[in-house]
Amino acid sequence: MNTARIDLNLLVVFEAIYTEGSVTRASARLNLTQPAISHALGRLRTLFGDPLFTRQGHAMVPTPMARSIVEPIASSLRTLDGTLSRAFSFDPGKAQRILTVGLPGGEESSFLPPLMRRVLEASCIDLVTVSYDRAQLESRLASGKMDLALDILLPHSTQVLHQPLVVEQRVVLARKDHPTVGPGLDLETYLAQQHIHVTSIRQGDSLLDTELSRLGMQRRIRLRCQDYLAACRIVAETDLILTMPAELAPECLAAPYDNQVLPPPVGLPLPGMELYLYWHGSADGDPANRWLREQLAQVLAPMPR
DNA sequence: GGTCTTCGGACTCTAATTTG
DNA sequence: CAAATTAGAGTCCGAAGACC
Repeated sequence: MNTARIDLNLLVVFEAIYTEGSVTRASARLNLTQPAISHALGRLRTLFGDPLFTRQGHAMVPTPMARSIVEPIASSLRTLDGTLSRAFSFDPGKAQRILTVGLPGGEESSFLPPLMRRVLEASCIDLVTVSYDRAQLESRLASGKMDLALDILLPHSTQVLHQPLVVEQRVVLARKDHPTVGPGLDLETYLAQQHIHVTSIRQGDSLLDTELSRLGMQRRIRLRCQDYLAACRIVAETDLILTMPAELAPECLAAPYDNQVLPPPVGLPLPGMELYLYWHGSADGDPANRWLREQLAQVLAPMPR
């Protein structure tokens, strides 16, 4: 028997006739006409090579064959019903899913701890964070290689949906006894320093450097690295300085590094670093994806920017 | 390879007929 | 007489062929 050719609705009809003991009552229960059920019964009889039900007065009495198959069929229908119910009513506490969040740079340490606390408390979802090339944002979301992405405003088609989350403020880190950098840091002194740039991307300017270049200025980047904590330690032990989002990796701003945390110099062209959450339109209705979007929005919303 | 049209099979319906 | 079955018509959908 080729199960791919079987109309599974026939099994629903079979179970309804068996339960109701009547073609007419089965039709009422399934919201179909009585002849439609009768025809379905005819196809069931052909399929099983057995009458399945014989009419005895006003009742349809199951044959031994029908009695032998009703329980496994009813059980299978209950299993299918349960599977579909779980698919349509997402319960984060029970759903076994792995969701992948794309991050362009070393941005994990700011929001990942509070996000993970929420995920662990309320769900069975496993998280994976990955870095990615911004040119591949759309293709990776479309292919399902990433479920969500967190990034600055990027060009994208209408297939990709986005939601603004937060606007980042910047601070400048320098070691406490730095020879030239201190309170009242001006733009000229800032540009004269040697800098660390934290990014997961091997090439390409940051938004700040792009903006500086547009205004005919530039800064000397001596180190590109991927980790804010490592950069923070290097700041503490060298004369390099670091410009970073204020609440990204808050441990960078605290002891034991004891670095100076300074406001950016007046005149430094800091483009609005508004962070956006991206996801593909095909995942918009996915309850697990929606749930994680809500958690991310709630985690990032209270951050003082 | 993609789109459009045609054809045939399967399904459901109403109405009529048959059965117990 | 109530319920099941049959007959015929309409509709839907997938397969196949034509066309670009």
